[in-house]
Amino acid sequence: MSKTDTQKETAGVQERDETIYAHLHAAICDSRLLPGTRLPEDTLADTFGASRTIIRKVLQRLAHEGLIDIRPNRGAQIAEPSVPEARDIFATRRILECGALAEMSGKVGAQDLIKLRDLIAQEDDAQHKGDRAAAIRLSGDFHIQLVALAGNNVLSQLVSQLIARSSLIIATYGSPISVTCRHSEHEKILELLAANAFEEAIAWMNEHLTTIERSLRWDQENVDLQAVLREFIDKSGKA
Amino acid sequence: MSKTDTQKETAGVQERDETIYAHLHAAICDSRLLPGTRLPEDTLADTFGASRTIIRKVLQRLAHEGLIDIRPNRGAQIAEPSVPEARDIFATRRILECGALAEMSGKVGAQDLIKLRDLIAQEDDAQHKGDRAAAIRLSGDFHIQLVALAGNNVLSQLVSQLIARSSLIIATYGSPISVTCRHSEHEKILELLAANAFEEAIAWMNEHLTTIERSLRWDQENVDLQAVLREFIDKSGKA
DNA sequence: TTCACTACGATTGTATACAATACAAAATGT
DNA sequence: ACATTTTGTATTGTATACAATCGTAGTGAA
Repeated sequence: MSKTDTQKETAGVQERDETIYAHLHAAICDSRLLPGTRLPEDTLADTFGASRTIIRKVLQRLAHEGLIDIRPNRGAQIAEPSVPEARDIFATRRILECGALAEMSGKVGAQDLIKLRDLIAQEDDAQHKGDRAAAIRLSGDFHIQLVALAGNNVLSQLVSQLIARSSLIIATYGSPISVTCRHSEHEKILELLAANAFEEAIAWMNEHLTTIERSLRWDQENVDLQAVLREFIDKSGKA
Repeated sequence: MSKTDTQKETAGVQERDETIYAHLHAAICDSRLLPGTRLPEDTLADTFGASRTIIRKVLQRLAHEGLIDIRPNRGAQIAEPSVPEARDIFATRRILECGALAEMSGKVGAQDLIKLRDLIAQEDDAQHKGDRAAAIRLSGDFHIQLVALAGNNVLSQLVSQLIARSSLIIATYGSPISVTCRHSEHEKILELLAANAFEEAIAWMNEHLTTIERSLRWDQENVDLQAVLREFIDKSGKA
């Protein structure tokens, strides 16, 4: 994050990478690019008016963050998290986000609470307007901003990446309705935080993340079947 | 080294990146490349007999893992973790490694314990032989293998990266003697794990990581002064 | 001497050309 | 008609050439 800022300040030319990265990242997190979508370098280069060199750098970065898969000589595509991987990501989120809450004692100011309440309001608004993509994004933002209160940049960075991957999981395994966090749960956590009830906030956060995980439908045969079908279609040939 | 040639034949040329990455990664973790060391692309390209394109890819990856810093138009150098960053890394390690222990219930087999005991023995051996680099590496390996028992790949990956960065912290702020984990503490944790005493193991792990952190000398003026001076020079140079 | 400025050398940033590979379709033989 | 080989096309992998930039040494004047 600090790197981004310094690059922005000093070198203006370098900004091209960052812009392309931001666009792709946003498109992935908003589920405008769905898991499995192929990302040919030439296409991206033409689209963004850059050379493959730049595109390649951006793709490597996305790959390292687990948002896309790059297979040798076969190019990049939006990552399709496996079920075990998805479970691991949520388990790690539970550990990190609860750990963050545990270190927030005495660090939460009134200003912070206002900002978080605003985010919840926006999320609520998006939900009412039926803007699913915005709701998911704002829900993620809430988690990110919440963790940021711990004042640990390393931790914040990791959580941000896991949340981005979570949106891929939701896109893959989420049922079309109500896969996003219930804003009421966010409100509850925030309320407990405001009351300095950290132990209870942690318990709620744990429950909250478990709720999200359980709302996904990886028990159904459907998903696995689809994945298998996709592979079959790729092999047998489809224009 | 001989591996490079044989691998080139079998599994495609792609392995070359991996080899170069592995070499640099190992050199950094073993403190053969100290923080602040510059890494000119041409030099690396000549050294490894590859083109700058390959080197660049490897450097980007190392940068993303926080092991090196790449400043626009100024090249790469081994990262010099700041004091706050170092604290954040250890705090995050505490959260993750303790979280890993908490999820190990029922997953630890006899085989696993044997492997860990072996690692401790090796570490002990290296310590007695005065091989500081090996001791640090084996100590890290112990933590990595321990966390791996949780069976969470995402978590293992994150911890591995943080441990690599920890070796940079030790190289920067560690006193020349006894900065590595006391093997006795590793033994204690392993013992508690074998006895299924997870709560106590977690407490010991917490204490253990705190001990390491406290054994560093970021109280001394020396280190901070250097960092401040470097920052000042950078700023006045840019503006 | 000190400061400002210019010019140079070294290094990184980017685009592009070419080689290697994978995938798919056509062609060949049975 | 089927299986196997061959050929073609699209895409990625790598090297290299050239442009942009930084740091510094060197020049000259106050």
